[in-house]
Amino acid sequence: MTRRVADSPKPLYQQLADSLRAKIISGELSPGSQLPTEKDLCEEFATARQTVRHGLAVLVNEGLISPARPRGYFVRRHELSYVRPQSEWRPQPSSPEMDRWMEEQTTLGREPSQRISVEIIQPPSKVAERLNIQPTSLVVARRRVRYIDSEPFNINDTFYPYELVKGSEILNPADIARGASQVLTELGYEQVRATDEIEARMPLPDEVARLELGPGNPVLVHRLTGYTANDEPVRCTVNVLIGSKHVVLFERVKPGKASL
Amino acid sequence: MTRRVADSPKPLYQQLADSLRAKIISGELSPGSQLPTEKDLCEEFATARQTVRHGLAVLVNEGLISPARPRGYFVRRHELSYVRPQSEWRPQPSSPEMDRWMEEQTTLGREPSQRISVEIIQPPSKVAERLNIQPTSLVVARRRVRYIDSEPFNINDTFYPYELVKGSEILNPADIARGASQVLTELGYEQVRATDEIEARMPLPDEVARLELGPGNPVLVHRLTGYTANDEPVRCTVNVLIGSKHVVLFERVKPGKASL
DNA sequence: GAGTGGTCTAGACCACGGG
DNA sequence: CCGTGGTCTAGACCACTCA
Repeated sequence: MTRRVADSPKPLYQQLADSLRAKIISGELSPGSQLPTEKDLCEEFATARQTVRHGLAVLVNEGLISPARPRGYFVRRHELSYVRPQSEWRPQPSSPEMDRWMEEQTTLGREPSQRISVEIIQPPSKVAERLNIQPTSLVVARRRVRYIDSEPFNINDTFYPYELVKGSEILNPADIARGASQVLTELGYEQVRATDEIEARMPLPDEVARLELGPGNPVLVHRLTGYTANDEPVRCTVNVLIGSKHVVLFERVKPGKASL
Repeated sequence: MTRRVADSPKPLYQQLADSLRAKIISGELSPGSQLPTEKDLCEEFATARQTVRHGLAVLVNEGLISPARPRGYFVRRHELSYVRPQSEWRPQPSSPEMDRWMEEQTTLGREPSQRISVEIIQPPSKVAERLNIQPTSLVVARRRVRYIDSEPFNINDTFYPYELVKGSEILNPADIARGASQVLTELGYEQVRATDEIEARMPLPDEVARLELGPGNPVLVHRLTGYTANDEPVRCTVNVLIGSKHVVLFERVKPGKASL
């Protein structure tokens, strides 16, 4: 009946979102706690259910709350893990069965697991650019989804030019105990330099499915390209991380000050 | 009247979102092109306007489209810039009036500008942790919002322990011609090492305002902490980048292979 | 069964920008 | 002015889970 926002500076659904958001940020509504039900909010704001839902949807898409049907809405928890890309050039794992990442996670008391598959395909255009090859030539794609405590953690796809690695262990869809870098070195393509590109975006539908993401969950895309001493690209890794679960960490030393 | 999704595997609004998303990803609807109006979609999918709006809202929050009232919905364009954090340790700008970032942008043919303000405050908790100081002690916050061609580009806030920089040029809310690093060195706190932390999340309300963001726009947060040779933290920079406009770039060389 | 959120309708009025 | 999307209502039925 009434309403008409005319005299009010902001739409009602935004006022509702602002009000709840403020309580979340201030900590009045702490992570894991339950919000009032839609019905309660209808009464509190004297409005229709759709309007309340609109306001709640704003917060869902901001990643602040998430609905757990049919129990209600809850303030989201954000537990961050650190990822250290330079681990590429750190010591090899002690157990040959386990790759570097899995060992690291086990050390932290978590239960890591992964699923690996290998395909020979034409590369995605961005990968072709970085490997400096034609999009019609072939690459070996080693794809894995990594899990921690049975929850999807990241997607890690590495692409190698097929000509470089054909016939090698890289084609085998299992852990490479001594590390893929070692295999590349043995093939005569030692990786001595790498570039890292990092961007943030909303996930594509296939990423939503593979990482079991809901709304309000951006992904962090970390693209790593490795080069030989001749500046020849030998691999390109595309790492899709769940934004709310990862921080990527780098360490840098001022040139000429390497010896701390 | 009819409806009832019972016989259909997915809700109608999702079918609509899926259908349009597929056209966008395949390129049938190219960046910048206009989508059918809500009314058209109501007819095409034989449904009510709210349902169509629900489906469109999904795509808006995925960052794929954006409404330009009252002209209609358009497929979003994504133009990426690169940011190179190690520029910290690269040559100083040729013009003393211009800082490194502005020079870089000018070289690229863009029109950079920035607004700088300086405050003396108690640090945010994450900054206090990284500077290894009490949250109640004071820091100097140099805040800037950078613009390119009058559009907000990023937020760049640097925090220095007040005790370290009091009385210095750092307190002056203007460009520091020779660079803040140089000033720190002159004060006896040469930064020789840095850690970079990068994460992706949805923006907070103040970031939405300062960067003029709409829905479906995650931000990339780049937190840089600089240390002296004694491992004493001397500054912490928090860089908030618009996800859809930035790629962060690093370069790494295998230890012992530094001389390419 | 009761209560939660999820989907959907068929209307309504508003604000805004371009012809 | 007209057409666009933006806000809002007052209903309805569904699916799911927990007591």
